Amino acid sequence: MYALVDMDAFYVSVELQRRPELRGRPVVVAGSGPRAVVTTASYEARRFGVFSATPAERARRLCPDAVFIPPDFDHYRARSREVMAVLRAHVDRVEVVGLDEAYLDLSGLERHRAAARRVKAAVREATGLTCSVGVGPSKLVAKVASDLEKPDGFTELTAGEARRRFAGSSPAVVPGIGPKTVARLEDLGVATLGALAAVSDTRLCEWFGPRLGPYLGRLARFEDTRGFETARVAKSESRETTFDHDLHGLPQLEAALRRLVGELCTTLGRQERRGRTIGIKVRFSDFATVTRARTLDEAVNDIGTVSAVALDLLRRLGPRRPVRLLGVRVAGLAEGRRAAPAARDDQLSLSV
DNA sequence: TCTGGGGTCCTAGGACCC
DNA sequence: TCTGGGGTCCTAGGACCC
Repeated sequence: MYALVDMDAFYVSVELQRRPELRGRPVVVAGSGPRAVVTTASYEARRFGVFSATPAERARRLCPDAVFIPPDFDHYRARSREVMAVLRAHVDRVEVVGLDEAYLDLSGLERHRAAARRVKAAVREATGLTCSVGVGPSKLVAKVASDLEKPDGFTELTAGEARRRFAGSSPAVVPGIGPKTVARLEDLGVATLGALAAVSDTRLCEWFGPRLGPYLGRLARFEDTRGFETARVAKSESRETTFDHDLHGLPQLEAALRRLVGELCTTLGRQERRGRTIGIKVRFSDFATVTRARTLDEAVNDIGTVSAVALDLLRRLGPRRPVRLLGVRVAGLAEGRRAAPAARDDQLSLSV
């Protein structure tokens, strides 16, 4: 039995603790530049149609009275650690999914439902923050259950209940079925999860291939055999920026790339992490995105090497159009570290 | 409505080796 | 002279998640 703990409007809730006078008002955490997007919106702001990833400019138009707060990720990370510490104090096995989300493995516990309730109360007690909790026989069911009664919700579902409950819903309610897949399904005449669950594997294979097809069918039936991973080792780390105004020409781009490399290597150096693959990412004004990468014989993290490779990749790419985003990435980080071959937990595959 | 930043995994094709 | 199959590593792009 598993639970998913999802903090309610996490960044906004954390900000409201620092500025309680804003409670009850529409509050939006968003950057300030012309291309910023909303990171989190309070439930009051959501009523105006402002959600995560809404362009900040548009959010201002939709909700002129909203209070806009610039994100403070260092603070959110610190508060997140508090939350996760509470979870770990109650449950042995915790899988952290993001700053505001974690799965709990309730297997060892008798009366798992009561246990999950206690954890929810403890989070509020210790941090003053509310969360929504879903409980179910798999991570997938726990996750969709947690979405059912936000905010401050608590929902337990069996797989069968989930199937009946969501049979008429868009396949998009299932994490793993994104906008592209939803659109393809619609074109194929499959508009609901119930309909998807009823499509034969043969047909799904024809439509989506031998792996993705059956996988979608399993998702629609809420069959999920994913394992549980309590410790993750990052495999790559990157820095990227979208410019307030598009950049033109190599000199400008090189300067920006050097800055990004500097930031990235500083972080990697501090943590003594190295990677063999160095990559860049370039997004043009029309949003077309290209990546280039090169793998070296040895893992590196020094500014000299990483800049040399990144700049060479950039020059060879020789972007001739206006560039809106530039990024740099070091991958293959986990390799040298003998990260215990953690119970390999096949994402898409699983247990056939 | 012109679309952030930081990640993960999958796929397809080519190189290379046995 | 041509044919071959399997395995691994790498690159690039795409879909998705928080």
